[in-house]
Amino acid sequence: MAVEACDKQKLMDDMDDDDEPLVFKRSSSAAKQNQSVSETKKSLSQKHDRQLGKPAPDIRSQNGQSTMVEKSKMASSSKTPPVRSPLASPKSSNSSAKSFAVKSSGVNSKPSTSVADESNSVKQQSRDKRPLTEATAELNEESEDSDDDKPLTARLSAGFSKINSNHANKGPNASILGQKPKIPKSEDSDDEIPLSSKFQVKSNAGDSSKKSPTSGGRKPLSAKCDHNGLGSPERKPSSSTILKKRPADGVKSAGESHLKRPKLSDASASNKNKETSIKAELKEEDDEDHVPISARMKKSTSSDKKPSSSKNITKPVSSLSKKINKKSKKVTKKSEYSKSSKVPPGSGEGQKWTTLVHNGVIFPPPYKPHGVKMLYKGKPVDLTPEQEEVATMFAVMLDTDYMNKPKFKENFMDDWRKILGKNHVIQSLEHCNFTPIYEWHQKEKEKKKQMSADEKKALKEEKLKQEDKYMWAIVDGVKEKVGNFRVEPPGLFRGRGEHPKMGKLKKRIRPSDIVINIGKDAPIPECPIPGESWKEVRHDNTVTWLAYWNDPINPKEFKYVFLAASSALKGQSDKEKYEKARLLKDYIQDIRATYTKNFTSKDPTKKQIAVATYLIDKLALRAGNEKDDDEADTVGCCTLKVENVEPVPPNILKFDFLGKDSIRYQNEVEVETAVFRAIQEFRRGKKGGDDLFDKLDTSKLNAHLKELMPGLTAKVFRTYNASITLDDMLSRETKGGDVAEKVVVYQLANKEVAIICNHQRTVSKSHSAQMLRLNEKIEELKGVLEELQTDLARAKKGKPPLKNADGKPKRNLNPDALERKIAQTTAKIEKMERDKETKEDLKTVALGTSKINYLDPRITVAWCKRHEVPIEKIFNKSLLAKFAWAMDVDPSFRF
DNA sequence: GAGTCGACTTGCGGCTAAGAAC
DNA sequence: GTTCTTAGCCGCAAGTCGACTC
Repeated sequence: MAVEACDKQKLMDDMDDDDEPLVFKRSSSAAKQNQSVSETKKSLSQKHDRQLGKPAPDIRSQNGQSTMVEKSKMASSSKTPPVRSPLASPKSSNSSAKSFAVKSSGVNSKPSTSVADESNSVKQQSRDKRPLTEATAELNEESEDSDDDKPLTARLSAGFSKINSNHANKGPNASILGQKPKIPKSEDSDDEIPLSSKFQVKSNAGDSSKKSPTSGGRKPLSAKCDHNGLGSPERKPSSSTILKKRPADGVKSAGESHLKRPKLSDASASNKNKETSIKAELKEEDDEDHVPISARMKKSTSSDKKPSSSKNITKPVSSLSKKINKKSKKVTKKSEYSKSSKVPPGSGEGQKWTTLVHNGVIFPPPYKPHGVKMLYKGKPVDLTPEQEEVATMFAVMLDTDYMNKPKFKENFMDDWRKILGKNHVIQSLEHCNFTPIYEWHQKEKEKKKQMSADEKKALKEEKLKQEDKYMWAIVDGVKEKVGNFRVEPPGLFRGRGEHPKMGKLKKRIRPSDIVINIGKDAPIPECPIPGESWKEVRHDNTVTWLAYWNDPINPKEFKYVFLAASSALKGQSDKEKYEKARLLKDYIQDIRATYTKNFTSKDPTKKQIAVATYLIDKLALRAGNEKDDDEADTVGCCTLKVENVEPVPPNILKFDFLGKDSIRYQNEVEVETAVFRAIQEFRRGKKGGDDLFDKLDTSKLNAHLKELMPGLTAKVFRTYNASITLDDMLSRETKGGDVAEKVVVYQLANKEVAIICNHQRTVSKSHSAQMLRLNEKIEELKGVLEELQTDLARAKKGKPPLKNADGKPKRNLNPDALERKIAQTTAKIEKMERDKETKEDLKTVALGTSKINYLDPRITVAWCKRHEVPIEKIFNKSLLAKFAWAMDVDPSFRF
């Protein structure tokens, strides 16, 4: 049981002393200890399993059995609450054997850096403080056989190939205001290839694979509703505790309303689907249900031939689901497309904490004027500190691409002019020369770089000392790391893509801008700036933020201070996310049958929903919310424009659009004929800029998805497809070998997911130079190889080797030695070729994003345990902390 | 039901320390 | 020992989606 924060001030004092969060390092004995402890205490994860309708295992997980786990040792701070039981992971069903193969030209075989011992420790996350009686509830996890022992069969084969190129938002090199040097941009055309284009979807006649035994007995997510401890009376906040929600911010003026796409009227408000299956019992041998997206892509058109599940997929709602969705059912009755089921989000609703103590936020230091004068029409200009500060913000960006963006400069000048005043000598940006300030800044940077290691260390320690008290919060008696406790410093807004507000001044945030959220009984954080005070102090335990302020660029939006990713609150919500995605596995068959059936629906809304869901499922597209005009012009599935999707007969769809972060998505996909025809129909009579899905928006789509599975939204498909792809690839491709080889398998799977999700990165500036160097080395080694082969031939004839390039005689080696050298050199060349290929292959692929956000960590942990790969080879220290809740997963876990 | 608000999650790029290569 | 390269942390922008209001 956690120690209640009875003496909060003392706890906060203690917080200053500790520099590490509560962690546990488990030794085998500790594991045993955990086990016994956990017999009396229900872990958070178990609770959540139950909330999710999944019984927790009644057999403890085999903690401490794997090498990885044995490494860990239990440790706890004397000043922090005692550790609680580790999380027992549910056993899970295996996905059925699916086949697909990915063509990949290379793999980044480099293992991640190992982490220090302390990084092996994982934070104790189980913080369940509920009564023992509740905790000991019998949990009957359905157990499904693992197919770990089964031979890995080759499954589908998916041919991925590059199509064509380019990154969207990579503008040409900026010309520099103030004659600053430019950073040349890579011209390498291949650099621009979006990941999504790197594979081509081909159709293939159906291979049939077995469907995994689905867990018919698994409770729907909605079961949480009944079990949600948070909603239980003892956890319910008192009326005084749950405070008013944030009032509508008055900042927004009427004039700020933006042109929006007209909302759609509900097309088919009929109730015929009110009984639409939550979980249909169609357990037909449909082969694609658990096939990872990449595998299915290969088979896309084959389903044309298949009866698209002509079964009646409308099933009665399970009683459990009915229980949950009392509220939503009303809505559902009215319309199958209206906002419906409000699935209780495990952590999304209700009380999040009982006690919360923290020290507020830390502000950036006040501006220190440097006095370096910029030039206007060639003459030095005097600026006030405030004016100079903004000029400096611009000057330090002279070597960025923003200098190529007129909008950036225009917005900057508009805001700077307000500070300069009407009559200031500076009237036009054109005549400004910021070079002196830029150079001063470069020198400062250089000075910092040149500091000795000791000086740097001292500086770091000083900073840490100042920040330490802000780094921690105590949530329900448990010390947790705070994520972003630093208030954003003033600067120029760096919007991505062609953001209409780029270059605008982000003003300095003051205490009077900040709303603090803290426990009712906790001491209110002292305002760190003398003479100033917080805007407001709240005690809202239904939210997880510790502080927020209005975004100075979009005052109607907010910047929040949250707990770090390693916190229990975040971990809990992470786990729920993955559990929801796992649940989709049980529904996916019916969902796919439903949308396939509706491809030809006469109801246009239904038809659009079907096609959109298909694209989201098949291509892992984002939902695509409406956007205001003062945001970058990017789209997702529901907001695709006619010009973004080009049908190429007989059944290819060419996608080309800017997605999140203005990252270009380019892909050519072979789709089912019915989808192809539907897209042609949706385009008919429309202009390029018109909405492809004119009868659809995200709320309508999500409302429909919720009718198919409780809590299902568009984004769940991304998580599901990413995780199931990883699980499947790891299971199929891991065939032994040493740790390094297994890590390569993991990276390959990770890369596949990154491609599916279109996670791109900018090609490093030195990429071409690196490639050039590698090529040179390879050529050099090839020359050496040739010489060695000549020498060998001569040696075999008893002749001495030829002289080397310098004309000097070489060592006279015997044929055996020469053969060994040849083998070594050949291996070296091969390795370099592989490295080169990998480097080229991954130059635009970002592996980290999917690992952090989309891949259920339990897949990774279980795989590591099964194959004796140290988890540190896959997860760095941060990920180990973030995924602490997943560390005790059973080795047989499958997504 | 549409529009907006609010609370989160997701995502990329910059900076920097650590490690590899020379 | 120095330079180069990269992993990882951090900042903050940009999404998603449920709740609320009118």
